[in-house]
Amino acid sequence: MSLPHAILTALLEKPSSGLELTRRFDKSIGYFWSATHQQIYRELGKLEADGLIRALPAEQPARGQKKSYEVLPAGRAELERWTSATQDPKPMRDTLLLRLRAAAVVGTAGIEADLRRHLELHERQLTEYREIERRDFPPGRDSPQDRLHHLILRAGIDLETFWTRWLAHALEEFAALPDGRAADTGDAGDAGVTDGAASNGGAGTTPPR
Amino acid sequence: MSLPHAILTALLEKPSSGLELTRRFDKSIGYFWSATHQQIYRELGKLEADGLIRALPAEQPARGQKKSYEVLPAGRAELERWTSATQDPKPMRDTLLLRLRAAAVVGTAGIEADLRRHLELHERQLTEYREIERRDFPPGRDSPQDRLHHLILRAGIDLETFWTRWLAHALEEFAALPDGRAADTGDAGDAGVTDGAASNGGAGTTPPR
DNA sequence: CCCCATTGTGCAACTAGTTGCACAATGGGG
DNA sequence: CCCCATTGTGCAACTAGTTGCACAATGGGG
Repeated sequence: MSLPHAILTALLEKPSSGLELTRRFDKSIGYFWSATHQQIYRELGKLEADGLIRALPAEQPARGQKKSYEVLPAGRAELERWTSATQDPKPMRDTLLLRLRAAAVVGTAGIEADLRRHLELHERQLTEYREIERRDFPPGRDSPQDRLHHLILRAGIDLETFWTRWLAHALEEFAALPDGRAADTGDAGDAGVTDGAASNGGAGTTPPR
Repeated sequence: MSLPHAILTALLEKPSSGLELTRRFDKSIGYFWSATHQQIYRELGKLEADGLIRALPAEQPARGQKKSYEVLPAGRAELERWTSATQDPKPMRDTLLLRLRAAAVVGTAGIEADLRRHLELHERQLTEYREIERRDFPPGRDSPQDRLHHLILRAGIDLETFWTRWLAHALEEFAALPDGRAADTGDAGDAGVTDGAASNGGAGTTPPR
């Protein structure tokens, strides 16, 4: 859906080979649009076939390529079109929140460790973003590009800040819970299977019909 | 990947038919795990075939069903397993941030209107969440389920708060930009914004034929 | 009473993303 | 100098999610 446009952007910023793109995706654009090298190679092929990019002329004969690509005018036009077109936000999908919801009915045993792990991952990411900010956006730099790139980085920083705070809060909440077991899973055989309904009683984000 | 588990959770909370699930996904679980009715029906079929859920015995003969499903012990066990298993966070993919990055190289003309629209959508969502919070979580409710559900809702509220703030800030930034055009300011010596992006100073912008 | 808009269930084809390889070129260590 | 670990490019099969229908049942308005 958007991978071709991510690639066009990256190539406009700097013509690159598949591998270079892969590296740059790992470092930068990939922070908000991840892609594997296989996806990138496949997409480069399509973009070339569609006449949006072309291989830079190089003098190696064939195999073991290191082919570099650059964007053609048609590619830039397509990127411009796509960037300014109205697009609806994709509906959200978050596994962790879903698991928490499941834990509310099935018990919180076991999930806490993973919450803690996620907290650490987000802290690490946050640190990395802050490092980038310190390095690439010292006060004073404020060309339009700088401002936009900084704005994007700020989104990353703020999102990671949100997650670290929220996860920390969640863990506190867990500590205050009766014990490892959040749900009253009054495991009464087949009755237990449907107990969530009874104990729901208007609680949660599921309003009673 | 997680849709079956979302369905198991929903069915544990309350046995339902495909349509009821669809409705509930629109209102509640779908806030963080959206699914279409087609996905839900397909998945219900699989879950039943796998013996994780079963159709509640009902007395209609066949067609025009309104079949309701409930979770079997095997389904509950699977949900428990999944909930407590370690899982890596999915790499992020955000179109809006990607488009902004594209705008930094291709020009910001046209994107501002959509930013404004997104701001409105997020404000609306935020209002909705706050409404739910007011309605379903009055002070005093604090069974373990309530606390967990509230925690999840809080994540939604805080995320929407982040987006509305960030988008508002982005729009301010845009207002301060030279004009509709962020790119083409020809600052060729601009090294290493996050990945050396701006250093090409327009190379590839107008490729030689 | 019958028509047709609405509600509910579902299949099929497609698109996007992931996983698991395959294999060529390169280059430093034995 | 040659072997094999590493780097770089790529195909194929699979999984998850989306889009576009199809069609049965229901129920209120003419």
